Amino acid sequence: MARARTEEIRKMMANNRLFNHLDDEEMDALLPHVQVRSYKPNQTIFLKNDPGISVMGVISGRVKISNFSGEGKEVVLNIIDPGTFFGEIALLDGKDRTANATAMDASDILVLQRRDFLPFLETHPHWAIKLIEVLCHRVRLTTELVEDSAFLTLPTRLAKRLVWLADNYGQETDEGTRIELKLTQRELGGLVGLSRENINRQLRSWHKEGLISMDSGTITIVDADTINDLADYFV
Amino acid sequence: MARARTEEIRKMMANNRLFNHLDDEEMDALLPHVQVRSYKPNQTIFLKNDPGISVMGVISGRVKISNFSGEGKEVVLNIIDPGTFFGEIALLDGKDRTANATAMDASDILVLQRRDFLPFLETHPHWAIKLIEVLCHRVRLTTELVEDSAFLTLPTRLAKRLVWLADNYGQETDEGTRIELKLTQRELGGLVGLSRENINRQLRSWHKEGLISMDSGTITIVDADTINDLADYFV
DNA sequence: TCGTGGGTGTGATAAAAATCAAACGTGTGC
DNA sequence: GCACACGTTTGATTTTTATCACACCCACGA
Repeated sequence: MARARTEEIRKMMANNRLFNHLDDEEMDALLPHVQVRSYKPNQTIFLKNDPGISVMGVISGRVKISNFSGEGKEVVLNIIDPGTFFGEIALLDGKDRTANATAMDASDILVLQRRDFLPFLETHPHWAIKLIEVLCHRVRLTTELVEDSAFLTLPTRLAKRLVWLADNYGQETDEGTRIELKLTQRELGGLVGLSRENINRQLRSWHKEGLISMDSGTITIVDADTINDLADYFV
Repeated sequence: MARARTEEIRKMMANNRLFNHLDDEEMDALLPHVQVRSYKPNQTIFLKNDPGISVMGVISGRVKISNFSGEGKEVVLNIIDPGTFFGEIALLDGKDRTANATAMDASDILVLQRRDFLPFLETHPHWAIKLIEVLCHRVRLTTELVEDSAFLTLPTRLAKRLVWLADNYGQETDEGTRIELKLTQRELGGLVGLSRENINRQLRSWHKEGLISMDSGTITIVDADTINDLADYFV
C-alpha cells in the first residue's frame, strides 16, 4: 500500500460507522492489512458465486451491486458511495458472493482480507456489536424493498426511490434537489424493478407537470413536496 | 418461570443455532432471565412500531411475521416454527419492530429481555460472531425475495415457495411430500406477494395436471421433479 | 336447525406493466 | 467527419396479474 494513501484511508475508516470507534492502537493493527485497488468504469470487482474472501470499501467512485436474471434483466440491489463498505456478508459467513459488484466510475477500492479480519473480530467484541447493528440496518432496508415491491405501484415506487436518491446523493441547487449520480434509465429501472420504458414515461410525465427536471442524465427534484406525497402514498 | 419448563427450554436452546455453543455455565447464567408466554391462535404477539425490547423463540406452535399495506393487503415475511427465534433485529439495534408477529396456532413463546441480553452479548464475543452469521443468513434470504419478485413470474414464484415449504415443513407420505402447515390460500398469497384468486387458479391447475394434491387445507407435492423444474426456471 | 362467516372455486373484466417497434440524439473512436 | 453504439423517447400491442362478482361448501354458535 502506498504510504501516501495511509492517512487518507485512516481518515476514511475513522468516518465510517464500521470502523469509527476503533482507537488509534486498533487502527494501527488493522491498517497494514489494507490494500487499495483501482477500477475503471464498468469494470467488474467481483461476480456472483465468487468466494467471499474480503470486505471492500469505496474510497472514490461508486460501486453498483446487482444481479441478472436468466433473460438478462438486471436488479440493482444497492449503490455504494465513498466512505461506505460492501461485501461484508460473504466475508462474515464465509459463503460465496450473492451478487455482482461493478465500478460505476473510475474507483479506488479498499480491500481487507477475511484472514486478516476475522482474528481481529474475535478479539474486539465491541466491534462485533457494531457489525451487528450494521447488519440489522441492512435487514431492515432489504425487508422494506420486499414490501415495496408487494405493495407499491410504479409511480409510488419510482417516487420513493427518487426521494431516496436525493437523500443520499442530492445536492441543493436554486432549481431544487439535484441527484448527483449518473444513472441510465435502465439502471434506474433495475433499482426499482421496472422496465426502462416505463421509467422513461413516468419521468417524462413528471417533467411535463414540472415536478422534476432532467438534464444530461441527472435528475433534479423541483417540487419536492409533491414527489414526497407520491412516495408516501401507502405508509 | 415454571421449574418443569426449565429443562425443556434448556434443550430447545441447546438445539438452536443461536445458543447451541454456549457451555453449561453460560446457559445457567442466561436461563433465569427467560420467560415463557402462551398465546391463542391468531393472537398478536407484537405489532409493527412496538418498541423492540425482547427476543423471542417458538417453543411450540407457529408464528407469522407479516405486514399490512394501507389497503389491507398482507405480505408474510416469515413463518417461525418451533426451535427458532424471531424479533432479534429490533432487539439488537434497539429500534422499533418493523413487522407484526401473530401466533398461528396455540403457541408457547420464550421471551428474553433486551436488558438481560445485551450485557451477556458484550461478555461473549464468540456468541456475537454466531449472531452475525444468523443475521447474514437473513440478509441473504431477504435479498433472494427481492430478486424473486423482480425476476419470477407467478407459477415460478409459487412453485419455488411450495418447494421451500416442503423443505421446511414437509412430511414424506406414500403419495408425496405433504406440507404440514395449515395455510389459507390468502396467506399463501401473502407469502409470495400474489392475489388469493390467482394462487387458487394455479394450485387447481397443478392439481389437474397431477403435480400436487390438496386436502382439507394441506398441500402434497406429488410430482416433485416437475415442481422443482418449475421453481428452478431462472436460476 | 338455521344462519352466518370464512374459506374455496371460477368466470368476466379491468388495470398495470412489459414488450415490441421505431425514430431520434449524441458522443467517441477510427 | 462519420459510423456506430448507446441512450432516450414514444406509440401500439400483448401479457400478466389484480379485481370484481358470485356460487358453493362447511364448521360453528345462537
